[in-house]
Amino acid sequence: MAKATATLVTDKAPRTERGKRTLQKLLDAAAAEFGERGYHEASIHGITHRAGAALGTFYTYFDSKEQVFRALVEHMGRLTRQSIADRVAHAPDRITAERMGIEAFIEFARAHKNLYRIVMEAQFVAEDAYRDYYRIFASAYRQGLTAAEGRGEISPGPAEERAWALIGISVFLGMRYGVWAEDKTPAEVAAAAGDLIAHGLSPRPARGGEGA
Amino acid sequence: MAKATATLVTDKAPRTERGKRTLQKLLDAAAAEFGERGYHEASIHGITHRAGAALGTFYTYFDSKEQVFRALVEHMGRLTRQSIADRVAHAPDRITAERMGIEAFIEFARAHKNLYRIVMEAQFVAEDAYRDYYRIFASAYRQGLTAAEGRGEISPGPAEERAWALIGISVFLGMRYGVWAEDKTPAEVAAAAGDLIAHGLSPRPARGGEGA
DNA sequence: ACTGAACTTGAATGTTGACTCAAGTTTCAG
DNA sequence: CTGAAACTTGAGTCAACATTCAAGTTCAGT
Repeated sequence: MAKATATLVTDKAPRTERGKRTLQKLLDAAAAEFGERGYHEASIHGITHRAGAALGTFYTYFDSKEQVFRALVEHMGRLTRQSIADRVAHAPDRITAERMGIEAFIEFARAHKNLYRIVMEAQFVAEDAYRDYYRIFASAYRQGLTAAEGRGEISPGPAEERAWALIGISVFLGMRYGVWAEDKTPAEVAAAAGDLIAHGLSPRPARGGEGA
Repeated sequence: MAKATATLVTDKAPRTERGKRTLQKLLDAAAAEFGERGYHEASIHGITHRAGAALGTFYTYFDSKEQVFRALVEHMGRLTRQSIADRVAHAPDRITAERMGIEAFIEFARAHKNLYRIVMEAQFVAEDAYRDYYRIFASAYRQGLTAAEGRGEISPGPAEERAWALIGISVFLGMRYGVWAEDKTPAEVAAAAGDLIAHGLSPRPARGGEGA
């Protein structure tokens, strides 16, 4: 819990410089292998090969294939939250924060397609890790919404359902415009979604002149 | 394309009553096996065992494990679309249709957790089938939004991005309140989401009396 | 009844890949 | 320098299936 790469709890932690380097190479290799080939297509041989290590070395640092995978899911969770939080930190208000968050999320998905895929696939490989990932996300979101409601920045409403709905928007836009195709800029997509989140679909009363 | 269960194109179609029954038992068994154990944990033996058939019988009706899986994904696509479309058909306007669609989606997810999971997992087993599933959904959604915009039922805006965002909302609410836990009624969740979709998060001007 | 097509059966085949381990090499504290 | 702990190596073990197939059984039309 204290150390850098974390999640490697007990007896498998490296004790020498060489060991640390090898472990890091294996983690990077695992992220690439899982990201490119998916959990089941990925092989330990593939990981150690990418890392330039022998097959057996893998088991010096990990208990099993599933364990590295879980470690990577948690790692990515931290990374994503951090990345979004940083981008949203200076938002002037919650509505703006929503738009910025979506933009950041799409950009993050583009820049880390591998890790994005790993998280998605966790749903079927390590479901508890997957649920935790989104539960933590939803919990933070809920707090943000509640605080914003207190400040009068958003209309009152159920924070829980809103949080899950908003996460769904980000995830799907991230998938469609981040991972699948880059036919629109993140800013463009975020602007459209931001408007939807701010005002909804209801027709807005015409501004300015025309009375009727 | 014409027959009932479809997707079983050429030479594997059953020719007798007994054959039809066996095929149907295998399809049901496959849906259960894949739904409960996931694609990779599922085994052909598991499927034929559930169906009360011998191992080899599977290959009388299917070419491979992946092929049944794809057949099921497409089957579920049709089922989902149908189910939502039926429910939304009589909606008085688009905004109401959105709320009803979400409610229908959550209920559908609850009633068909297995099939829901199969579609999700398709992302990693048969990605093209998965993308098609959502592309068809998005395409229909886009048309619905454009038509509603023409009728003045919703504010003008980019139908494409809106469609994906709205699908994301349904999918995530379906996952959270349909599959993961049933701690809120579909109607309740749909009401909350419907309000978000209708009016967004922006604070609404106070109604009635207080002037300032 | 009869017969060929349709269907069923389950043992056998072949492959794949996670994980082990005994033998070697490198590191680093003392 | 030294030796024990840390680390590396890769051939070997083992179990788990997907898929095949030859032999048997049932069906449906005549």
